[in-house]
Amino acid sequence: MTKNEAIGALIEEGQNWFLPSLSVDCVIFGFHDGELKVLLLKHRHLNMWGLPGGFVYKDEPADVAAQRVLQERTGLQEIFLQQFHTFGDMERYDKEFHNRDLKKDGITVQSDHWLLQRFVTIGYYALVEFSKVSPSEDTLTEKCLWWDIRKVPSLMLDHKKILDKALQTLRMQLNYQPIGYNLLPEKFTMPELLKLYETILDKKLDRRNFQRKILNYGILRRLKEIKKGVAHKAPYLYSFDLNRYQEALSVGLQGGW
Amino acid sequence: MTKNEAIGALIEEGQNWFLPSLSVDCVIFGFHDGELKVLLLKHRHLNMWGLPGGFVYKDEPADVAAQRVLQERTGLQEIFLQQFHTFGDMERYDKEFHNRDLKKDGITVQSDHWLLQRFVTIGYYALVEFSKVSPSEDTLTEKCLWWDIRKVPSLMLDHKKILDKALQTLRMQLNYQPIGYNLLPEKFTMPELLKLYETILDKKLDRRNFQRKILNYGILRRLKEIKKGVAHKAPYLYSFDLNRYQEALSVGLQGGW
DNA sequence: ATTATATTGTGTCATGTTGACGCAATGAAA
DNA sequence: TTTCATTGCGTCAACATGACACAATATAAT
Repeated sequence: MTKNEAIGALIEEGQNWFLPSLSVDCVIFGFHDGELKVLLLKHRHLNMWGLPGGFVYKDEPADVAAQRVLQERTGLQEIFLQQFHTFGDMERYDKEFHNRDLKKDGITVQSDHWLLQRFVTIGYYALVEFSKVSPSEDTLTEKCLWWDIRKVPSLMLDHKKILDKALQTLRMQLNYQPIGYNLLPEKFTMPELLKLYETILDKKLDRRNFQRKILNYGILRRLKEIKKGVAHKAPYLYSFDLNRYQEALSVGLQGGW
Repeated sequence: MTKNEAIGALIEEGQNWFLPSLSVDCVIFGFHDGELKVLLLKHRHLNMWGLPGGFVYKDEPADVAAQRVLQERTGLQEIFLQQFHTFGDMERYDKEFHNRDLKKDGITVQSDHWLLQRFVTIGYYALVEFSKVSPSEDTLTEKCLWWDIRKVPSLMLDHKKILDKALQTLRMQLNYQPIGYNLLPEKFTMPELLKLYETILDKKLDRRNFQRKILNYGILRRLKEIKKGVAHKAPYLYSFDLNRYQEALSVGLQGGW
């Protein structure tokens, strides 16, 4: 399917397939080289960067739509996606936004076409292991790349606002939920976990106090192995105790009341 | 406007006014007699209890729609509503749900009518001062009443699930956000605040430790006055220090990382 | 009027958590 | 063999938390 065929099908049939006025957008965080990354797409027809997003089929749960959209656009499967906010302001409505680019492609649609209407979007975010991702493009996507969170380009519509809100939510959750599974390799070292926290929070932490606190959560298992081939003293390897990790997810880490 | 006229107008014109497939629902918590209450409506045309909810005008921000819906249905104004979750599962779609009751009223609509379509709803919640609310009905609402949170009746569609999620969110927020403003009178006593926390959490707390902890947050001002006309030793009156309260809202109460 | 009782204000003490930092062990690099 | 960045483990003071004692106060009971 060529680009214009794909767009044509969407334009012709979209209103029959999808719920009108509603979309989903995914903020996918990854961690690499001590930097927090976010996965962005460059849309062929818009020629702009944006979050992986799409529409919800008329008989499809919204959560499933988010999963599917992500899989379609990035090849990522079975990611734990978490809904974090729904964006329903008027500022995210730019009637000429799609129209400009459709016209460039010589496509004309009526002014009341569903694609040109106002959309409310449900935001999802996920943390994934960088190494397991092989960003892939499709007919509608020109590029799919990891961007350093500090260097994201200008994004379409209000996607920067969505990204910021996701990051803010992630930092909040760090205070009462365990983080790291799905984001780090199966086996990892304490300095790596520390670096992850420091990167997300954009803040330096005392490594000794960090280790004490995180070990007290009881969600880590120290392995007998030791990381090899590294300079200086070799650190222990750890892995998450999934049972305790899951429990901590539901109960929370801090005591509270 | 009679009941049927009101419904008629909604059925005729709704699709021109509102965003399709999208609604908002409000969970309004109140506190009275040491019990946590929730505000429920009994819909005239459905003859069932449910959360105050409604639709979003095509040129209206979703947050504003929630405010408006609440004001229209309950008379409540300027409530701090907080979005907490968007419900987009298929289980909340019951095509015959509205149709059954429309038929009872002798109203027939086409099977592809917008009211019969699947809806995704954005959930909002608020905490309000019980005494300031005068629940009021309108043409579409037969009753508007406070219900004890433990005794809510059977609710329409998935409104029970929405209510539960709101309560769960509220309990979570208790751990890292100040609560009580808008929910208690201007001046209140420490035992009253304690009771509020105990009621929300459905759990007994040690009054002395509670007082120490909550005072350390620095969001309360002890007044010189003392509650009068009560049995036993008269307690001090407190009020929230709004500046510090607002700051705590944004920064959070617990240190975290 | 005196006493009993429920409730509130304040404080103590043991325990647990946090922030700041010291120091020896390790292993690649000089 | 020495150097040195890094890791593992530990110390200590400050602060927070859970459990509980006791005196002060205002109504209710006698």
